[in-house]
Amino acid sequence: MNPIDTRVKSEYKAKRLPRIMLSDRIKEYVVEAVLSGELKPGDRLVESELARQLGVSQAPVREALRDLVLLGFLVSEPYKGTSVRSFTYEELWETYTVRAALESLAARLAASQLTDAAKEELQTILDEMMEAARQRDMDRIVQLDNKFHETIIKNSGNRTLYQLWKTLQYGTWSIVTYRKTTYEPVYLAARHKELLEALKSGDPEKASHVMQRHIEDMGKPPSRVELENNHSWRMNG
Amino acid sequence: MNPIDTRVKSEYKAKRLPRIMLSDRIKEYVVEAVLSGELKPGDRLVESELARQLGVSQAPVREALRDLVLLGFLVSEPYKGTSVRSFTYEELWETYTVRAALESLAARLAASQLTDAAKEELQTILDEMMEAARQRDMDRIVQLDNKFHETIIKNSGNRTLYQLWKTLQYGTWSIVTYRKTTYEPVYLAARHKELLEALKSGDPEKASHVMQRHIEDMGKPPSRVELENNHSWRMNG
DNA sequence: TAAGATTGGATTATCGATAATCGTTTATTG
DNA sequence: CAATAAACGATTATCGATAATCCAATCTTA
Repeated sequence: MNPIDTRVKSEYKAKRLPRIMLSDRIKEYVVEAVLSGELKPGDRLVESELARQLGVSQAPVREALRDLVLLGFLVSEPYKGTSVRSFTYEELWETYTVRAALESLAARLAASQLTDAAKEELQTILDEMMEAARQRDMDRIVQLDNKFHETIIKNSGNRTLYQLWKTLQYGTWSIVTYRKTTYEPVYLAARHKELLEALKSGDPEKASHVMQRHIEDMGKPPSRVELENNHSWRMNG
Repeated sequence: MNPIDTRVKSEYKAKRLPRIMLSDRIKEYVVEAVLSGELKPGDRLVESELARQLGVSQAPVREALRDLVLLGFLVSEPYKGTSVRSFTYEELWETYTVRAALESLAARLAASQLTDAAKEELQTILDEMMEAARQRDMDRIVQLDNKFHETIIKNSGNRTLYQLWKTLQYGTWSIVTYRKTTYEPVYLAARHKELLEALKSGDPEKASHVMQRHIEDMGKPPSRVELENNHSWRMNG
């Protein structure tokens, strides 16, 4: 909403770090707008309009949008325009299937090399999740859930895997809302406890298997009707 | 090398299809230059220079380079520049690990729903591969190998999986050369035959398992020395 | 002389303006 | 009146030019 403050160096005269490009900040802005619900699936993103709103030129806006298209966050057609991606029911399910494969691989790799520090980190996240569950703070739970999984992937030691996983996450922001309305918070937390124990056991196959089941269960769709009610379904079909 | 011919509409006055953007053509050009060896890992790609060579402005060149960076084909640093990505030994191995996970999932999915047409297509590719092996045409083998795997992924029916797999392929062009020098052509073809039979059996678990082993075996690195000789190793470290 | 400041050339990031294309609306014509 | 063609407004794709940043070389200065 607010124009981006383009003054960067005036504060310190080259703060030595802030090679922050406008396009990156614009990306963040757009992502935030989508995640907050300000922009809905199918909503159009006009380059010149965005540029005007943010007080920048068309170029960095265009770059930001292109990046987000590549990440599966937006969709675009040549000479026509860019809009917020909307997911079909099938695409959501597909994503869960792929995530299950990637994360069970991550669990397999992580199980045999999990440091004490990592175990502790996961335990902390889990504890916080339990607490959030008691307070029925769904936003917090979803956030912690994501952090939990990300921590596991990172501890797989496979950076290519992490990279790929992240792009997949970008492409599935809508699942957040989706899952939020679906599961009991305490149940969610309990499932993660099971997962952590499998990891701690150090048995790669066990960890892999539990993770596989974990993701697929979480992805099991409620009735199509419920999904449709929570989302702008195929608005840009 | 040659300037891109920007005349598009003069030929037919809007040929109804060719919404071909310059940036796409530039992408192809750069990819081709890298695959052909004209550009080597670590080589710098200067926007204005490329623009001049191709007879276009900086904007579409910049977009092309950004896209290829997102695809893992190039690397860039803000305000510094873009260059051809070079892979560490570890990154190559990581890629194989992830590919194994993705493709074994694809095999699992494809096994239970493989159409007769698909079986035939795979068989045809395999036959051609056998023939190419007899003629020791390594370029052709690598090409067919890729086609074989791509066909399987497509027949998994999971478009998200296919999408993700493709970006991974982009990021691993160097493996082509790498593998080419590594395996016996006839052996390669034989391994694919085994794979196809597992798929034809219709047993998802078997197909998945054979695929997993297939990829990991193919990825088993020869001595580090050999790899270093075939590539510009960490030229841009 | 060596550490730090400064300058200059090269390149990227951003800008403002123009050309190309799209979708729709309006005109044409049989 | 229906179907096609022409014109328009909106938006994207591309351009040429400028500002910001990097890097290396030169210049201080203690």
